[in-house]
Amino acid sequence: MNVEEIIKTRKAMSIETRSIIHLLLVNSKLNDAMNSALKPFDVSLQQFNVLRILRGQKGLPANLSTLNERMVSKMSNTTRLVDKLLLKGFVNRKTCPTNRRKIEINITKEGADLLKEMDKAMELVEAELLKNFTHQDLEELNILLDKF
Amino acid sequence: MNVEEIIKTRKAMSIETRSIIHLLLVNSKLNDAMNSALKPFDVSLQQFNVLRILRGQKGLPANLSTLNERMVSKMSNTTRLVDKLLLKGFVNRKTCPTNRRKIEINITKEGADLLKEMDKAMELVEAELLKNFTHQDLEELNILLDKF
DNA sequence: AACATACATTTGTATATACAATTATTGTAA
DNA sequence: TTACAATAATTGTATATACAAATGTATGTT
Repeated sequence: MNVEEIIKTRKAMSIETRSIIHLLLVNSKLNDAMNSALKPFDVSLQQFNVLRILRGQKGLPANLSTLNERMVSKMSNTTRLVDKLLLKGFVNRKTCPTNRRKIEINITKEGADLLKEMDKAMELVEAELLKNFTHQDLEELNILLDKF
Repeated sequence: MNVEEIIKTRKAMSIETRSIIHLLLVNSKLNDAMNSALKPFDVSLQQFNVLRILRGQKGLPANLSTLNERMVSKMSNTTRLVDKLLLKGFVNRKTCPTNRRKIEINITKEGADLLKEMDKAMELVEAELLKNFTHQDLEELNILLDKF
């Protein structure tokens, strides 16, 4: 991936600006690839993320604030995100018996089963995206990204 | 930035998955910071990007396909993106005299002036975002990102 | 010239997201 | 007990984006 070639500029830019643009370009590529991989399952990257969080709960229900807190990309409206998963039958939702302000969200069997399939698809995308990286490269990348 | 802490997981994940999530988290942070910096100017990151491309044309008009081609994050509807800039008076648009299928888009004086202000704001955000990075770090980061 | 095809942009429609305002519930202090 | 503040989720509204279809224009072929 050559930054200058992709954004078609001949102008020199600072290493700082170049780094930021580089990261934005990479992210654009990641998002496209992952959304494509999830398209056959009719879920967005955000919805996939929610399903993974729910699985991580190992049966314990999650409420909306917990979901929001753990999401990779926070968003303002988790209610409607869960609505979509509910429509598809991937989660269920009921009000918490001890605190009726809260709602309890669980992943369904169908959701969990499909999530396993999604995982496989995502592993393939990851491998493809990272095909030029050695293990050592990835270690270094993670160390650098920690500086953010 | 500690990935496991942010997404609140105790489960071990592969270095591949961790790298991807790490990048998504960083991107989320970049987007938030940059959009906040642009908020006072009432432009989105995408709109800012278009303005920068137009300035890069140095007076030469750009058409929609050119804009789309050079944008960091491609999007399907550049027409309406330009509509917004037009409404704000930051660009003007007229049909190309030699090929009426095309339209010619230029940045206005107001747009260019405001863009200079945005640049300053963006430099500040960049510096803040990258404050933990040495020059050497950034060089390494760019080399690694080239592998995508 | 007539037609088909390719090109460049626009429009329609559905969904996604951001942000603010609202509703409902709970906890707590006077 | 009432009043008030804090919490959790939902709803309304505006804008953003994806995708497909439509429009208008140019080009090539016979």
